[in-house]
Amino acid sequence: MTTESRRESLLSAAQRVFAREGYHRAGIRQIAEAAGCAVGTFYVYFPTKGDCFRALIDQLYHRVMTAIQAARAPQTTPVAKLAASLAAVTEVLLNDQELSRVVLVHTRGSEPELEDHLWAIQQTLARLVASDLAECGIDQSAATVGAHAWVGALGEVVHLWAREPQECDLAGMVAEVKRLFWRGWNLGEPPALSQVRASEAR
Amino acid sequence: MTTESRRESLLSAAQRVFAREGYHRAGIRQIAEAAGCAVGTFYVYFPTKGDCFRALIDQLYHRVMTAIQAARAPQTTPVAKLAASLAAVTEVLLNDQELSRVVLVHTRGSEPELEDHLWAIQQTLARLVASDLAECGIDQSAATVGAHAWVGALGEVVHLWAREPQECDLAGMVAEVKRLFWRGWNLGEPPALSQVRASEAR
Amino acid sequence: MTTESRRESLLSAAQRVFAREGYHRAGIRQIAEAAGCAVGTFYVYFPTKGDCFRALIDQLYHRVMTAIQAARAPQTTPVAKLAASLAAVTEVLLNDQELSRVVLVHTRGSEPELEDHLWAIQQTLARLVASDLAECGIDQSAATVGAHAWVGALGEVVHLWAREPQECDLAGMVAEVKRLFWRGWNLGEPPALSQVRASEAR
Amino acid sequence: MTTESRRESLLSAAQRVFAREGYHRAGIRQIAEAAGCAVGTFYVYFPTKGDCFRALIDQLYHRVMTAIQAARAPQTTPVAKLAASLAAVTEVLLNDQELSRVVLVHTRGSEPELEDHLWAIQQTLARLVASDLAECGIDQSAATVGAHAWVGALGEVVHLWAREPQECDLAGMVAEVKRLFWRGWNLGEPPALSQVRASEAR
DNA sequence: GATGAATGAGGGTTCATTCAT
DNA sequence: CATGAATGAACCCTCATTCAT
Repeated sequence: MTTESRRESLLSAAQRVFAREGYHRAGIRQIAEAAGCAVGTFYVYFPTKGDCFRALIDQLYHRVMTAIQAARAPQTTPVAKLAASLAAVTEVLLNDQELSRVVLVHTRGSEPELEDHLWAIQQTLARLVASDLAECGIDQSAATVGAHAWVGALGEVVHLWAREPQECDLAGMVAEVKRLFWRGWNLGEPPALSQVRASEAR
Repeated sequence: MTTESRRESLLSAAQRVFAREGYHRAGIRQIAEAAGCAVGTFYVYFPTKGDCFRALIDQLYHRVMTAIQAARAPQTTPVAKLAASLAAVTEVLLNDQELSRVVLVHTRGSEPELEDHLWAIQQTLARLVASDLAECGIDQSAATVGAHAWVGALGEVVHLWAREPQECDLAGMVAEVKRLFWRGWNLGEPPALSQVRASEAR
Repeated sequence: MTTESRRESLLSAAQRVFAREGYHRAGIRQIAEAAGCAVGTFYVYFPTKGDCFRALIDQLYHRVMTAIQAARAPQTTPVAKLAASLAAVTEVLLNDQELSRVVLVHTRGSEPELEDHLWAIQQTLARLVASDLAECGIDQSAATVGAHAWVGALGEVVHLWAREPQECDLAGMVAEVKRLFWRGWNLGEPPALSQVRASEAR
Repeated sequence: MTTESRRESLLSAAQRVFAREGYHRAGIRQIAEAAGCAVGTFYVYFPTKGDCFRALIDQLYHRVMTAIQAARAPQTTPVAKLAASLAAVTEVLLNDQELSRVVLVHTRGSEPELEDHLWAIQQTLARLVASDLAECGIDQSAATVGAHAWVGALGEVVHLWAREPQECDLAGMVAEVKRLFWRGWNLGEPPALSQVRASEAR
C-alpha cells in the first residue's frame, strides 16, 4: 500500500466516522480502526485530529472551486455565469454527498479554528455569487444577503437529506431551491440543468 | 433569591456562555461562575449540561410559537397567515438575538439528542410554513423544500451576523430574506412589516 | 480531610514517588495512588505535573531561605555569617533528606522550565555565599567559582548518600565538606556546629 | 561511507542533539536527521537510544582513563600522581567540552540504567582519587568524601558553563577549583599545569 | 547495510457529574 | 437548597522500536 493510498484510506475512514459521529464523538481510535491501521499511523499522516478534518474541508473546497471554474469559463453573460456556478456547486454536493454532509453539517461546533476556516471558504463562495448577482442588477447589500441565504438554504437542504435520506430526493430539492432563488432574484425561471450543460459544451 | 430566579439566572448565564464559547467549550464551571453560584448548584436545577441547553432551545421555541399563534389568529387569508408567521419568527429573532444565536448556531455539533430536539422543532415550524405555502397554491414538495430553505437561509443570516456583528444589520438582512423568498414563492412583494402589524391589531 | 491536608498528602506522595522513580518515570497515576486519591483529584490541586514538582522545589527553597535568614541574623562578622549560612543549608538538607534528594538529584533532566527555576534559586544561593566570601577577602571570581563548587560538592554528596544510604553518613560527609571548603578558602578550621549554634543563642 | 564512519557520524550527531535537548527531549528522529540518515539506520548501529547515550558516556570515560594513565605513569610521589590525575581529567573536560556537558549534565534524569553506569564510572574515578588522597595522608573517609566533592564541584562548574557559556571561562574556573581543593586537602598551592606537563615529559 | 512507514503502550490532561457536608 | 472537593473514564497525542522492502 503506497503512502498516498494509505492517506486516502485514512481520509475516507475519517469521512465515514465524522459523518456518523460528528466531530467530537469521533475518536482517533475509531478512525484508525475504520482505516484498518493503528492509532500511531494516523499521526504519521495528520499532525492533529483538526488537521485531518480540515483536509476534508479543503477536499470539498477544492472540488467545488474546480467545478465552478470549469463551469464558468465558457459562459459569457452574468446570468449564465451565475447559473453555471450554482449548478457546479450543486453537482459537487450531489456527487460527494457524504463529504458535503461532514463539512456542511459537522464543522459547526467542532473547533473555532475549523469553523473560521470553513467560514472563510463560504465567504469566498458567497462573494463570488454576490458579485454575479450585482452584475445581474441586484443591489449590493441584497446581493450579499442573497448569496448567504442561498448558501444557508442549500446547507439546510443537505441537512434535511442527511437526517431523512430515504424520505427525500436531494437532487430534486436542490433543483427546487434553485428555482426559488432564481425567482427571488427576479431572474425568471432558471435554465434547466441540461441547458446549462449544453451551453457548457464547446 | 427564590428558586425560580436562581434558575433564570443560571439560564441567562448559560445563554451568555454558550453564545461566547459554543456548546463543547462551555463548561459547567464557567456557567456557574457567570451565574454567581457553585457548580453543585447548577445540578440542583438541571440534571445535565444537555438539559440546560435544551431549556434554552425550548425557551426560544416557546417564544416563537407564542408569537406565531398570536400573529396568525387575526389573519384570514393564507397569504396573510404566512406573512404573519414569518413576521412573528423574524420579530422573535430580532428581540432575542443572543438566544437565537445560541440555538441556531450552536446546536449543531452539540449532542445527537439536542440536534434531534431542535430538528423536530424546526420540522414543526417548517411544516407550518409548508402548509401555508401549499394553501397559497405552491405544490406540496416545493412547499416543503421552500420552508426548509427559508429556515436555513434565516439561520445562515443569523450566523453571518453572529460572526460579524458590527458589519451587518440583522434587521435589514432579515427583511431582505423575506423579500427574496416572497418573490421566490411568486407571492409578489411582501407586505411591509407595519402593514402586518396593523392588520394584527384588533 | 481539609483541602490543605489533601494538598499536603499529595505533595508528600509526589515527593516519595519522584524520589523513587525520578521525574519522567513518575506518573500522575502513581502519585495519586500513593496519596490515596483519584487522578482527577491531583489536578484539583496542581494544574500540571511540572507545577507539582515546582512546589517541591519551592518548599525546599523556602525552608533553606528561612533557615539561612534565621541563622545569619545574630551574626556579626562575615566569617560567622558565612559559617551560619552553610550550617543552615546543611541543617535543612539533613532534616529533609528525601526532599533534598528529589530536588537536587531529579530536577536535572526534568523539564527546561523546572531546571531554569532551580538554577535561578541556586544562583541566588551561590551569590549569597559568593558575597560573603568576597567580604572574607576572597577575590570576586574565585568567590563565584567557590560558591558554585560548594553547591556542586554538596549536591554530589547528597547524591552519594541517595545511592548508598546504608553505607554512608550524610551528616558526617556534610561536615567533612565544610572542613574541606573552609580550608580551601583559607578560613582556617571551621567553627564547630555547636559553636555556631551557641553564638546564635541570644 | 564505511560502517565505522557512519557510526561515528551518528555518535557525533547524538552528542550535538543530546547537548542541546537533553536526554528525553532528544528524539531518534532528530539524531538521525542530524546525522543525515534514516531512523532505521540508527538502529543498525545502536540497539537502543540508551545504548547510544551510553556509548557517549563510555567515550568520555575512555578518554579520561587513557589520559589519567598516561599522566600518572611518569609520576613517582603520591602528590604528583594526584596532581597529574586531576590535571588529566581537567584537560579532557576542556578538550571535549560538548561531550562533557552531555555526560555530566544530562545523564541525570535519563534512565536508571544509565545513571548507574555513570555512577559506577564516577565511583571508579573517585576511588582512584580517594586512594591518592589517602596516600597523601588524608584519612580514609575524608578522602572518599573529598573525592566525591571534587567530582561534584567539577560537574557543577561544567553545568555553570553549560548554562552561561559566554559569561564564564571554563578553563579559569577549573583552575580555581583545583586551587580550592588543593588547599582544602592541605597540599599547599597546586603545581601549575605547566609544571605537571613538564614533569610528564620523559 | 539502509530505509521509513507502521506500531501501540503509555503519557498527561479534561470535565461532566456525584455526594457528603 | 447550596456547596465544591472528589471522581475516573475517556480523550488526544508521542515516540522508541520493528520489519518488510
